[in-house]
Formats: sequence, structure tokens, C-alpha cells
Amino acid sequence: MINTSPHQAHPFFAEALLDWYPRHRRDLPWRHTQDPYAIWLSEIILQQTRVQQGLPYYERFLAAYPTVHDLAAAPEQEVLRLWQGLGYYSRARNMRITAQQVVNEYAGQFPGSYAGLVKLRGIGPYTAAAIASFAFGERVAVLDGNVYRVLARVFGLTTDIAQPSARKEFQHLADQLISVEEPADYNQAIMEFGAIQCTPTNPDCLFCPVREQCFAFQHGMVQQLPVKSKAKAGRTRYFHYLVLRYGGQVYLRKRTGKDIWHSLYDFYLTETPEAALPPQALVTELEALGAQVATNRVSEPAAALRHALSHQKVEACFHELWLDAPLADDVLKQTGLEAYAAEQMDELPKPVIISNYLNKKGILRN
DNA sequence: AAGTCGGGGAA
DNA sequence: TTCCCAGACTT
Repeated sequence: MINTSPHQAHPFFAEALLDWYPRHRRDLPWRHTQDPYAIWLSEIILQQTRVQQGLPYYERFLAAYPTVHDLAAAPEQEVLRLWQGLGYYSRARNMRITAQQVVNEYAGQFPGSYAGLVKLRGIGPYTAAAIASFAFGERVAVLDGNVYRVLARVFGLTTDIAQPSARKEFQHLADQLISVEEPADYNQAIMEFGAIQCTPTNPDCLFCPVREQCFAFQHGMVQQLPVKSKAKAGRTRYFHYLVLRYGGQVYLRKRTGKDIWHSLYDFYLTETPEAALPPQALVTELEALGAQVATNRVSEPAAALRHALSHQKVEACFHELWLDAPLADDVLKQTGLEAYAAEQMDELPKPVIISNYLNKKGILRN
């Protein structure tokens, strides 16, 4: 919906940003296209992800899947493998589902408005606003982490941005501020401004174009804004992996359920509430499933690999077990395990901690 | 409204 | 260590 009579209470703001932007903008590949597919791809990748981290993924994805049709036709495992290392893997799974929907239900054309876009899986308020403005010139204000910070400082909003209810207030202000003439550049500008000038710590206030009007700067509150309550500390989880090997093969299984790393591959896993667990317990557990472990050759646990996620910490112990015979079919069926040679394993999407382990052991190298 | 979903880089 | 990053989905 185009707002034809915006109430611009602070005209200085959009003018300053639109003046600042062309002089400071980074040259990023998705700024050279109007293709909604490419813009969509970039926005999904950049959710909760820094530009520098997402950049190589964007290039690889666009090379692998130049059009929405290519992505729609791609196997999920292949898409997840390309996504490996980016985290939040549901983004990749949703993207593929949405690509199929766009091909099958929208004749390969993305909806041309915010209202249409926001209905698609994986496209929320931010991404819908970004695509609608960048690809179609719609006047809808984006609201991301950068925008929250910039608005809180410049206009002195002290609402806790960690509260979902804060969105309303910030969105209302953002909708007033966005340029009527150049909504796309304005959206790019405010996010770029937050990313490289009005940064979380040590913002460059000395050369800030709006410092005279900035509430935080004028009141010495730059370090206090935005107000953001702290997330509660996450738990620590203890993973005990049994790395079953037979010949040149390693047994892995696809993760299912609602836990982390859905649809990615890891090893036979036992999780315990505490760190301690004798390796033999894993073998006993495996034997209980009916696996023949004639010679128990269990390695001493490799040094536990620590893996920090934003909401939990994983401490993983790896125990290698060389089997004397392949696992029986019923064991495979019960555990979901399957044997893979190195080249096959390389094709599987794996959590970074698993990928790191395999590389460390020389089983994979990349 | 709160919980969950990754991983990397900066300070 | 802690915080944050062009957030969205589920409960």
C-alpha cells in the first residue's frame, strides 16, 4: 500500500541520509540488480548475518541457482550443503520451499508488493519491506537491528528494543521518516548508516551528518542507546559422539526433530546432562541395539570440541570405534545411521563442529 | 510474549 | 567472555 500523504515530521533526517549514502555506500553485488529473486536471496542470507560472512554464499548461490526455477528444482540436501556454515538452516529449507511456490503458484514471478511478499514462507516484515522497496520501489520502511539502533539514538527512543512490543513504536516512526521520492535508497541508506557510521560501539559521531539533531549525541547518551535487555544465559549441552568406522567408511545419520541442525548430518549421539560419560557406555548402548562389536577398539576421546551457539553451548566428545564388520540392516534402521565414503560425506550438509572434526581427523579436507 | 533456530567477528 | 549481526517461526 503506497502511503500518498506521509506526515514527515523530521525532513532533515531523510535528506541527510540520502546525501550521506552515495558518498559512503559499499559496493555490494546485490546493489547492482533489480531482480527480486537475487534481492530475495541476498536478504535471506543477510538475516542475522554480517555482510562479510554472507558475501561468498551469495555469489555461490547465484552461480549454482541463477533463477528461482533453478533453486526450486534443486535437491534439499544440495541447498543445505551450499548453506553449510551460515547457520539458521531453516532459512535455506524455507527458501527452497518458497522458490517452488513461486514457480508453481505465481508462474515464476515474485509478488510485487509488501502484502504479497510477507505471506511467503521465510519472508517476514523486514524481508518483505526490503524486497518491496528495492525491487519494486514501494514505500515501506525496513526495520532491522541497524534501524532500531539509529532511530533510538537520533530520536531518543528509550523503549527496550528486546521487547516485541517495541516494534510498533519504531515502525511508526520509521514509516514517517522514509523518503517519498526515494524509498529504496532511503532504506539502503539507513541500514548502511547503522552498519558503518552509527555502529553499536564507537560510532563515528565526529563526522556524523545528523549529530546536531541527534538526541543521544546532544545528551551524551550514545553508549546508553538503544536500550536492550539482556537475553538469559543459555544452557550447556554435552554431546558424546561415537564415530563408527569400517574400512574407508564412516557412519552418519540425518538429524530430525525440532532440535538444532535439523536435516544436517552427524554421528551416533548420546546426550547427557553432565560432561562425564565413560566411552564404554556408548559401546554398551550400541550393543544393546544389536550391533556386533567383536573387538572394542575405542579411541580415547579426542579433546572435546566446544561450539558456541547464541542460545546454548555444545561440548562435544568424539570417540572413534573401528568396527570389525558393517552394522546390520536392522541396526541401521533403528539408528538411522548409514555408511559413507569420504566423497559422499563431503556432499552431505554437516554442522560446523562435525565438519571441523572430520577435517581435523583428515577424513575430509576443505 | 517468550523460546528457538548458527556461526563468526569485534571489542 | 559478551554482544551483535539487512530476522522469522513456533508455542
